[in-house]
Amino acid sequence: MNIGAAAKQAGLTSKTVRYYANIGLIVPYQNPSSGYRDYSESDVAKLQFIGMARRFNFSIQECRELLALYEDRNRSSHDVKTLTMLKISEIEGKITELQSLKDQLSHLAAGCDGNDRPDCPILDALSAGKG
Amino acid sequence: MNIGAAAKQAGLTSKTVRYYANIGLIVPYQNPSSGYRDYSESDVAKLQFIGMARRFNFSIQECRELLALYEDRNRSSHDVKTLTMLKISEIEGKITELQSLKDQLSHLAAGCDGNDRPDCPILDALSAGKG
DNA sequence: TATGAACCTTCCCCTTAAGGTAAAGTAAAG
DNA sequence: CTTTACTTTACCTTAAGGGGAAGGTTCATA
Repeated sequence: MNIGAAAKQAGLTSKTVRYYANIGLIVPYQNPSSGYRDYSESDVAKLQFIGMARRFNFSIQECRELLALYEDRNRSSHDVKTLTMLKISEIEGKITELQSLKDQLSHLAAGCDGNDRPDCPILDALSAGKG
Repeated sequence: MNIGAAAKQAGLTSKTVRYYANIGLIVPYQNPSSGYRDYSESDVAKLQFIGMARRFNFSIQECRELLALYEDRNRSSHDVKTLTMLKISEIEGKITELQSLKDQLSHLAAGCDGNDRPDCPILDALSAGKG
């Protein structure tokens, strides 16, 4: 099927799917006479797989690894779980960092009256390093 | 002072500080004969301000706004607080999203034995859309 | 057969916020 | 005068595509 239909089935844009072909992630058969890419059912399944993994915050490089495992009949579930646990702790790290940021900003905002006067603890805090 | 010293005082790299000059964020006096940038104490204070704001996840564009407020003697603290509250809710949104991602991945990982066999609920879930 | 819509192709620039590197100029010390 | 450290501009790279131009293909219809 053409790229548009394949993209639609996978919930991606044609642009994205073409990008995946260009970087060698999912390279379909390309009709030599028309130049049109021709996606098989298997290709579309992989596109859906990648789309889901991307939604789970896996990077393209990680998607490459997952795809290799997905295609490997001799894979062990251990490899997949390792990658997933790594991703989980990475996400945890980001959450912690954002939580800390939020707490600090909330603290600053709480001390700010938010009125018409120029006194502002937020700006004061941001410029705390000032001589 | 030269860019290296200014960057060091602000806890930034020369590259970053030069970048800020190029995009018109903090443009120091530039000696016409040597071409060297010359940062004043005030410039360094602003660099520190920006550095802190960046660490608080404010974008360059937002830093521009904050800097304008910082330099405005007639500002109201209301404007700053509004920007900060916006940033807080933005961060909250990201936290919620990441939390959901983490929960889903954790759920998948919990169902995976992580052994030497190829059965893998994680991959099964990722390819759930497959015909 | 012609034509028009809808689709496809490659190619190139744009995004964020810098990092890396090269070639060349400047300043300060010995 | 030379060495060393610092600076300058300029160009390429990043992640993951988005936007759009210029042109080719396919299919339906008049």
